Amino acid sequence: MSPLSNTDLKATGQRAVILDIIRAGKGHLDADEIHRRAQKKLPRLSLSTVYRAVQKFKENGLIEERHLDENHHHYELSHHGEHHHLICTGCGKVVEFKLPITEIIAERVPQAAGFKINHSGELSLTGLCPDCQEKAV
Amino acid sequence: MSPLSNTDLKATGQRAVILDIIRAGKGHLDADEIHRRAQKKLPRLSLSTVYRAVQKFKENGLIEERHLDENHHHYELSHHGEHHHLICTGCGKVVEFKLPITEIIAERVPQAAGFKINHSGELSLTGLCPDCQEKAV
DNA sequence: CTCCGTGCAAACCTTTTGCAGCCAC
DNA sequence: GTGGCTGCAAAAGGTTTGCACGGAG
Repeated sequence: MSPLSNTDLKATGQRAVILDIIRAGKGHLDADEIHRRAQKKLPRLSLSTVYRAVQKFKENGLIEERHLDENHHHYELSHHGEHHHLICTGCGKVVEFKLPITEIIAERVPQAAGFKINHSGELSLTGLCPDCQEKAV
Repeated sequence: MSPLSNTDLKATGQRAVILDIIRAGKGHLDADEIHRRAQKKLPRLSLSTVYRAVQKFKENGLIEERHLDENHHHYELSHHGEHHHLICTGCGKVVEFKLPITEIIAERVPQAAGFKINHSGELSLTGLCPDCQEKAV
């Protein structure tokens, strides 16, 4: 059963393709990359359709928007649990990890008392992965 | 002694004003807002000057760039120690807090082993502050 | 049949760049 | 005096919108 049928969105071919690509992309694609890949299957697909589709998907909780770098939006399928990203500035590799950051903050940050943290809060840190550190030497 | 004289940047009136505004803004202003405020003192100041100035300030370590929301860059004076932001989606209030997130990750995230995290890594979480939670009830 | 979804093109918004003149050093 | 800094205008890059057509329900 397609995730689309869980929503009141119309299940068009474009949307199916876009959603498949987001799934296959393991969550680290921006709109332009989604568009580029989708055009292999649907050459006439327009970029605005991608934007409109991901917006609808977001509204319906199918996907989440991330900001892995400062200039693009990235999209990934929603899944449970807080998870975060470590992005290598050398090779662009993205490492996902889980960390109950909300709890940690509640325990250790007095200023946050009473603050109700949005659970889709994301943490994106940049750095150098082991491989790229070696290369840099 | 002006922070500008610690660098090899020329100490122009525009830069002094921009830096003052960033300082006074407690670090949560975007380029457009800096420009708007600066124009009260320097009506002919152009937005590109603001962008060029903050870029120079960044290069010289005077300020840091943040991404409190997805569409703008925000700037704040550099200060030591990792610190992060909790942003209220209700009223826009920003709470700063310290948390040694790099250490926490090193302790608790096996996938991060060997990853050299960029120390200016930032964490920005959104949520509702106590006041706005009350209003929402 | 009715709307929602789509393609296309143009608009939008933030940020960047080219260029000629100006000012700190 | 010289090279960095500025203002202006135009471009760039990502995202959004208006419009008329087309297809899902």
